[in-house]
Amino acid sequence: MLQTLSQPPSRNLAEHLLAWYDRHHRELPWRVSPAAAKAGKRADPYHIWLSEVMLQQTTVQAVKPYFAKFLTLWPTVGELAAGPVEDVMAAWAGLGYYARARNLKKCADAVATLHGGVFPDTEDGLRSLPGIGDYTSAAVAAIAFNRQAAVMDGNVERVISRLYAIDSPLPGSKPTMKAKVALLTPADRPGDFAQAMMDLGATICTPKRPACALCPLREDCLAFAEHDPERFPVKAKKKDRPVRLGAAFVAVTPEGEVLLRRRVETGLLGGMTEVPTTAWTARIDGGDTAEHAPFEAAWEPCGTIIHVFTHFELRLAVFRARTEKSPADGWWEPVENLEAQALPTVMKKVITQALPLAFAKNPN
DNA sequence: AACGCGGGGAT
DNA sequence: ATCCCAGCGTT
Repeated sequence: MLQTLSQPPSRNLAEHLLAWYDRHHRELPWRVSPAAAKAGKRADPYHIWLSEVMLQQTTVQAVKPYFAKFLTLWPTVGELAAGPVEDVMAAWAGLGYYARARNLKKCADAVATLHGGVFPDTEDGLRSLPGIGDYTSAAVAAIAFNRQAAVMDGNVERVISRLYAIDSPLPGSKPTMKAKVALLTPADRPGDFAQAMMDLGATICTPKRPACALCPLREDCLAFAEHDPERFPVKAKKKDRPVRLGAAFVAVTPEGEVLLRRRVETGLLGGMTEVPTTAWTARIDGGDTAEHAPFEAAWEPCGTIIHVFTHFELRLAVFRARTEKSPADGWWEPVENLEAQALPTVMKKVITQALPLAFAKNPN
C-alpha cells in the first residue's frame, strides 16, 4: 500500500479508470470492447472516423441509425469516395451540421487519392484532413491507432473541470484542461482511456445530478470534496436567441410533383434541398406574406411552423397551391420521391404542414 | 477569441 | 424554457 500511495496520483487514476471501463463500458456499434481487443480484434479506422465525425455535437442515440445506414451504403472509405456527394448529403439529411457531410466526402476523397485509401495513423496526419480537428484527430489516433493522444470533448471537459475544481470559465480554460488530460493519458491503452473518460462523463459525471456515489474517481475529485460538482464546468454565459420570420411555398402539380430548389453550398443548410421561401428576416413587411412567392398562383395559407436553430428561432408561414408546372428555379419532384431527397428537418416540417401525408409510408 | 452551424433528448 | 451533446471552419 505504501508503494501505491507513493506513486504519482495520475498513474493511479488512469489505471483505476481503466479497471472501471473494463467492467462498465458501453457497447457501441463502432467500438471494440476490451475483451475483444485482448483477443486480437482491432478497431477499423474507417468505422472510428465515421462514427467520430457523426458524433461531433451529436448524441450516440442519434448517430446509431445513421452509422448503420452509411456502412450499408458505403462499406469502405474507398466506396464512399467513389460515390456522388449528393448521395452523401441525402443520407446525412436529418443529422444536422451539414458541413460535416461535405467534409466527410472531401476527407474520403483525400484518403483515397492522397493516401492510397489508407487513413494516416498519426494525430498530425489526421488533423490535416477536412472535417478533422483537435478532438477527432486525437480520438482516431488514440482509438484506431493506439497513439498516446490527449482526447478532450465536452464529456472530458466536465470530468476534468470537476476533478481539479477548475474555476476559470470555458472556453478559456480549455488549454489548461487539455494539459491535465495529457498528463493523465497512459501510453498503454490510450484509446480505452479516452473512451473511458467519455463514458464516465456520459453515464456518471453527468451535467445534472451526477452519480458521484458510483464514480471510480470520487476519492480524487476536488468538486466532490466541495460537495457541489454541478458548479463545474464554469462557462461564459451565451447570448439569447432572436426570432426570424419568413414564408415557405409548397407548389403541387396535378401529377403530384413538388417544386424544390437547392440551397447554396455555404452557410446555413448549405447544399441541402428546400422548397422556395422568402428571405428569413426579423420582420415581415406588411401583412401579405405570399407576395414573394416563386410565381403567381392561388396561394392558400396553411399554418405556421416553428423550427429552432442553434442561434435563431425560425417561424415560417406555409402556403400551398395547386398549379401547372410554372417557370421557376429548381425542379419538380414526385411526392413519393421526397423521402430520398436531401431535405433538412425544417423543410420536412414545412412540406408536412402543407401535405400531411407527404412522408407517410403509403401516401394516399 | 468569437461566431455560425442542426436537431433532438433530458431536465 | 434551458442545457447539452465524442466540434469544426471561418473571420
